[in-house]
Amino acid sequence: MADRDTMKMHEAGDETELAKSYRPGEVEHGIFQAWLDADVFNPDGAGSRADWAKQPFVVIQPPPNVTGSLHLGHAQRSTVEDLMTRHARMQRRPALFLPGLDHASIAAQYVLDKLLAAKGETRQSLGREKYLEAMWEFVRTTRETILSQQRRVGASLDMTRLRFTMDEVSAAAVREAFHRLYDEGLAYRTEALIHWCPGCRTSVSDLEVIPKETTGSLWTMRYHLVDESSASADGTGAPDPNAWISVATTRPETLLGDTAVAVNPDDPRYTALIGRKAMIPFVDRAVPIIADAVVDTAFGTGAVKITPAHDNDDYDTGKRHGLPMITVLDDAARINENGAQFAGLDRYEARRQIVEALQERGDIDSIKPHEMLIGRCQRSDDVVEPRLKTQWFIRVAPLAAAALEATREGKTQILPERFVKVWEHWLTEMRDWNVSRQLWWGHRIPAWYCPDGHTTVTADPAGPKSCDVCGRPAAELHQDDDIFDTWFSSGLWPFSTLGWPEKTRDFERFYPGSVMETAYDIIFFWVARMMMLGIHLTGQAPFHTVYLSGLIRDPYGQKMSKTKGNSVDPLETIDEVGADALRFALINGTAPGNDARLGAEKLENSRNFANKLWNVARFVLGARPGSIGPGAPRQLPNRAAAGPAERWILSRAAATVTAVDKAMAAYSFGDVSQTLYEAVWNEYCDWGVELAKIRLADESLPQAEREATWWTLVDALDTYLRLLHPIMPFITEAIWHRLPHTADDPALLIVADWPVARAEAADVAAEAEVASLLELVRAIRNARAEARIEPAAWLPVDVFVPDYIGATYEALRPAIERLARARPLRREPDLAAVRSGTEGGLSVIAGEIEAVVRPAAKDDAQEGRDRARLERDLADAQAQLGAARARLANDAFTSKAPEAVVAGARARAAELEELVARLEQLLA
RNA sequence: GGGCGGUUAGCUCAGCGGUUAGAGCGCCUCGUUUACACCGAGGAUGUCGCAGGUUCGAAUCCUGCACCGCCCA
Repeated sequence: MADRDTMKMHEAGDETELAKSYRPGEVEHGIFQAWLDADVFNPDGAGSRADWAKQPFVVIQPPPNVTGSLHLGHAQRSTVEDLMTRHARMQRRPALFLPGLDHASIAAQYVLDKLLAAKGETRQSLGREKYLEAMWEFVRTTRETILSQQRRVGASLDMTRLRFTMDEVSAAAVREAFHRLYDEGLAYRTEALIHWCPGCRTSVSDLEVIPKETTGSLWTMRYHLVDESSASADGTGAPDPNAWISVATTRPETLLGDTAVAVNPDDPRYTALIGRKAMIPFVDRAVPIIADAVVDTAFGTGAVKITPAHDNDDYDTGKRHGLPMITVLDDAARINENGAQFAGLDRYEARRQIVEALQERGDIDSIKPHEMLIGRCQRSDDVVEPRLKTQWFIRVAPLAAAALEATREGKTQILPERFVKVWEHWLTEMRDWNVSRQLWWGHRIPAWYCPDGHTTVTADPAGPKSCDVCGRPAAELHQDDDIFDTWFSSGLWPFSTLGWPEKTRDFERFYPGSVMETAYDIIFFWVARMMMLGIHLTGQAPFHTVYLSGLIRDPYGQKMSKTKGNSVDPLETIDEVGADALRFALINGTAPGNDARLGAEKLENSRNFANKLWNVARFVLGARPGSIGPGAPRQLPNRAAAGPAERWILSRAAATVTAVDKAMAAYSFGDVSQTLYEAVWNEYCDWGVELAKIRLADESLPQAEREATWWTLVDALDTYLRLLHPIMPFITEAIWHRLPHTADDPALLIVADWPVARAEAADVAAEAEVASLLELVRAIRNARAEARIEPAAWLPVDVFVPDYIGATYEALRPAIERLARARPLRREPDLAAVRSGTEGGLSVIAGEIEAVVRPAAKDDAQEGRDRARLERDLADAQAQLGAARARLANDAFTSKAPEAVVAGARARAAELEELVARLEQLLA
């Protein structure tokens, strides 16, 4: 365990004298180093205080892209994940926050290709081997960037368990998973229509195709009918120059691959043509005119060309009608050898020339602008082409069904709940998952093919020894050139990181994990795949909770992006306001799944809160009574010597513990931060410390009482620091380190015990009595301010306090005197005397307590303002009384509402009646 | 086209069946009392998008509508 002195070495300045304002830059690094030195991030580490009898808490971090850099979204997610982990760690649960990096095939290649292009190289010019070497080199530098950024935000990641999706451990999991899926028939290879990005030269998944609104053209062109009289036996024949069918298309170049024209069977315009043949221009192919109900009679001419190899709908139509599928585009989206004279042309050049040629023939009826959705590659923004390819697919239906069952049975809960609907819809509709990618950076598919076309799949890293089917030796087999979709290895992440398929100790202890936290925009990419593969391969859902965070937006609600230039760099922000303020700003005022705006204001507010905390600690530490030695071990406040103020402080702290626990349990982290903000600032600082100050400075008090007051401040501060630690780890650690400790306390707050609300600390009576006296202070201040009395002036105050609050009043008397600037402050035992002596004074009513403030000379202006205040109070009270009476006059209310509510309304009405009467009397 | 979310103080957002709807920022008035001006005291500001409904009681639940945003097709 770290010695307390470890940290001092890293801190600037004298350790007893705190800087006047919190300077995060001076403490953060040293504190993080102290945590590392103490080895507390690793649940098995030397500094761990984990109780292994407790349920471990495991968060496997969704690995950031290795070639990227940390943005605010990462910072926000790291903060949420880290705060949950820190909370669990303080509860002495074995807490594991496992870091990782994702190789992100397509994104990484995209970045590297750009770098290579600057040097005049391409991936093809380098070749696979050299290219991968370059990638490993590149990744070695970028991964360090990401990892150091994680440290800056204070993420308590266990770096001893750091994983990379391209590690051998992960590779073994990929091979094993695929092998099993193949054996079970859930992985299969077939030729099917896939999304092809000509820029990236690979297939991409359904989700990586982004539909974008585009204004294109709708061409209506003529396909001449085959002249039946000239038709030969095989159905071919010459086109009839006088008979044609007009079809509308947004992609004229695909006509080269047309194998039918389709019309709606119920469309009377075309009934006669069904079964006849049309001639495809240029390629001179006679194709059937078929009837299919999917044809929309309202679109274009009601007749559509069918290109099964290059269109999703046409593919289905082609399957239904057994049409040939002719591929006319190559990998670069140029027309291939099936494109007659257009072979070799780029798709758009081919489109231009085809349209031109058709116009020359007089076969273009019209060209109209057309609004449509065009699918573009998420990565390169190229227009994606549907294309036939032989690829590996995962049969998702059974996997998706199991994932659905897990959420329906509550084995895994999704938060916030509203995403369940999206989740279910998506899993229900999911198509088989194309996992082949024509890329190099990734896990190569462990499938080998022999010259006879047999397939051998193995998990052996050395590959197969021979063909599974015909026994040909390995030398004659060829491994599939493709790699897996990155999300295939990501889907294994919750368990591959723990060593699966080996039955490792970590896997046994930490699987399934606890919470998967991620932004809602990648629920499908991540969560669905992890759930499907996790349940199938391990038999257990990989986590019990899916926590979906909202997105961080700029102050105007725009998504942050580097290209827009509105992104906030988390590291710059940390330099400016500190990691704790950033973390607090990212948590406060947010709700799960809701987007949040982050701007300078919010950051400033959070920074101010950190400074407030720092300063109150500075005060508490500096206010230690001389009778307590500087190194004195921590004592619990002596209850016998504690007054009502102390009881109030401790009771409020206990209430805060309860409230924070409740919010934590509900994953309402925004409530956690808000609760603590208010407790620390509005209760502890504004009142608790102010009350304590008076007692600490009061030499007439017995030493034991002053000590009790100080220990009370320490006790509550200690509680608040513990509660705040998960959200603001650095500053709380820095302060806590300077507080007195008990012998049981560890050296570092990060492993200190989470507070338990002490039942004996809750003191309802003290809370209520102190609260009513604080209300008196507030009311006196208000009356003075409203009358525009100089704030510094001490004014005589006569106060009536009911007997039952008397003892508390006497105890707080010096504090009330000072806080209300009331001198002399006289307690008048007779209420009537206070009421009758209001002449020339300001009347103050605080519940059952009444007081008269006596300004030296109350002039007419003051008199007027004071009346105005009382009149406003009266109007308020009357309005409320009216509402309360109306409510009680309603029989339905008194008979149907719960008794407690009715009783409360009665009590309230009575109170208001008295208040109104009193105010009326004062104004009379 | 289907789904989801939002619409609450000038701004950004909490609240999601029970007294008088809250916070931060901003605004107004005051103030440097030895933790903090990254501060303190006090104040003003709301037909809780619109229209119906359920209920003793609705910002909160239901229905419809409008506008904004997102997701899916």
